[in-house]
Amino acid sequence: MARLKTSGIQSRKEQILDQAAALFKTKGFNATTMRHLAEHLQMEAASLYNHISSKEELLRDICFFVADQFNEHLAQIEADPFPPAQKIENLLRFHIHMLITRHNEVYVSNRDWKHLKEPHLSNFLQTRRQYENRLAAIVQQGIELGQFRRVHPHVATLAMLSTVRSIEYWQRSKRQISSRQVAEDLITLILKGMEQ
Amino acid sequence: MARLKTSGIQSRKEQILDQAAALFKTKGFNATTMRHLAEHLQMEAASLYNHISSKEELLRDICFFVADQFNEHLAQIEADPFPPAQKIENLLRFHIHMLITRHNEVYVSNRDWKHLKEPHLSNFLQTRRQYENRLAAIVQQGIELGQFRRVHPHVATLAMLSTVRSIEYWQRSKRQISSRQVAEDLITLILKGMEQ
DNA sequence: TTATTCAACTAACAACCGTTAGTTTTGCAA
DNA sequence: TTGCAAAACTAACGGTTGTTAGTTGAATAA
Repeated sequence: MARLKTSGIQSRKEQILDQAAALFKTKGFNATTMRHLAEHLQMEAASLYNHISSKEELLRDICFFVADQFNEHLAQIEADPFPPAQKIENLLRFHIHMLITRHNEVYVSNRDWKHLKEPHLSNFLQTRRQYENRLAAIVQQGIELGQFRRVHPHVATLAMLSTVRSIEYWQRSKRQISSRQVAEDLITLILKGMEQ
Repeated sequence: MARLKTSGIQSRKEQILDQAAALFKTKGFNATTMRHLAEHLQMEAASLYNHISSKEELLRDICFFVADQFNEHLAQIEADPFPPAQKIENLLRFHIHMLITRHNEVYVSNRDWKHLKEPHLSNFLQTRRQYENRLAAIVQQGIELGQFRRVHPHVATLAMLSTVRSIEYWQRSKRQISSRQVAEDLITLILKGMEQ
């Protein structure tokens, strides 16, 4: 399973994946046609199949690339000896970093995962559920230590993830404010909301 | 333009709109076919066109029904003499109420508005931008009165709207917690994050 | 040189799409 | 009972979809 590289020379498949992510984001998975994708790569639709096996494979690669990135980073955070609040902040910063640097992929992964086919769909959902549970466990820890407000850990978890996603809507609006400032404001709002 | 009713006997068109909202939500606008929609209503696809003029009209009715509801309620809040924090809380409660009682419509409106055709697309976007600006003005007021933290009003606005949307993800899970408790926790997290 | 692989091409298929035209059924008002 | 309009039906059209088959030229390895 090819991975999306961030640097170096791109293989043809990586170019296709990049362009697919961009088109899926702006038009949606179903509304993006193989002919349209091919046109953007200056080739014929049929030629795409020399590099990929199906349209869904493109979506699958995008979704699981994003999922893998988040999972790897969470594992690293869990291994750290920091207090819950610092773990959460670290994680939020990584989410924001991903939303900015791999904007297309994260956006598509968040919205179009429904179009994955089995067994990949169940796989994806299970992975995400696990991710949310592990995050909620950190929140729970913070509550037990008296550092976080007494709210339902899963509510707080989904609320945090939802909040950082507001960057998606921000990207499209006028840039009179730096993405760094947006990030700092978001983290402030979330952490102050959490802290006891 | 027919409105979506919440009570009483439904006209055939209202039944169609309800079913369309449900299917759009679970499968997405493009992935929902007229034949599939008709099947759920126990009729033929062509028969739908005795009640509607196009597939897009269904999406349009859903999106603008939601937009109108929010706009009407915001106008009412603006006319009230309450302090900003109370206005915000009132508004959050209405968003949550809509997300619970008109779940399908709000979900579809949030995700599938991109598939509206001109001039309705521009119309929808302008309406939403205005809504966000009016909400940001209330936040700005709270900051100037020293009641809210000094963050960018638009960041705070989009963050709040994003946070209440986490209810969408909540609905699909099978956790044993009342929607009322979820609502209270969300409002706490948001307001405590905002308050100075 | 020759053989092989890679990646592009053209052409087309079978399925499905939203929608239209024309017809038949149904239920109510007269 | 008759007349009429609403709302269902059947059949089909033109277009688009993802994908396959078979071919061709260029690059690479022997």
